[in-house]
Amino acid sequence: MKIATWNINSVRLRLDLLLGFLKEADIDVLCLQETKTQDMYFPAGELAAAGWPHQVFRGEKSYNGVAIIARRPLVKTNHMEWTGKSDCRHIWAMTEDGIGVHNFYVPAGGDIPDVVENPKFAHKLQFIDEMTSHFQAYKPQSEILVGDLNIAPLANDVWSTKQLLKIISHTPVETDGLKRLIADGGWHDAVRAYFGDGQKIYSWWSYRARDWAASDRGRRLDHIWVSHDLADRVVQAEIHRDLRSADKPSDHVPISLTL
DNA sequence: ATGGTGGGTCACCCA
Repeated sequence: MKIATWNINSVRLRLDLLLGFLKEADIDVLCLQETKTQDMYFPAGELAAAGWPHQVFRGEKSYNGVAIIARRPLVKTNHMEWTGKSDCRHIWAMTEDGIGVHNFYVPAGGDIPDVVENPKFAHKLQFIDEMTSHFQAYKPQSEILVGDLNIAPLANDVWSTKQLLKIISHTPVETDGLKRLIADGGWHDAVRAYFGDGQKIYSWWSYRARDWAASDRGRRLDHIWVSHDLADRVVQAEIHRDLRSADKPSDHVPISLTL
């Protein structure tokens, strides 16, 4: 099974890019974030016609939105509400092989890394805390967790640890929180483990760079984790960096894991 | 220290 995650930043605007990626990368299960559309406008028919007829999605107008699309049946589905909000930041489905897939879109957290001054940052930290409590209580087995977690936890997940220490996505309270979620939540950071600790890995480059590829000031905000029982089934991981060079790209690229 | 770009919807929100 090849599973991928991608913050697509509008599924309707980038439908052709999405279809091209699914075929080119030969994806079985794709998790999307920031679909930015209500369910009635989700391009279900086009994706089904292309070969991915099994779909679950939760969208809202303008913001957020998550989806799981698959070649093979999704036999169960569910979602949870986090931090008391009904925004569309989580969806879960089980494949016919009995593998559960959690797809998360963690709040970005705004610009000021202070929970008093910035309620968006407080929301983000609370979201991570709730995820940690949840997975501590329900130790994952035969589960995969993917998504745009909006945190780059390790030094080699950012272009400069020093210059990003006070930048939301790489502040110590966030990176400590995400590491704790991995360790205490029962997860294995499969993509980082595949590439090893020594090399930079990014999945996001800002739209605001003059030349994103030349400056290469990226961050690894998107993640694929597996429960420990699946760790030794990992065959390959890929960062689909070429998608950042597409016409009208998302600022995130897909990452994928083959089990 | 600042402002830089992009998406959605319709004057701003969000990333």
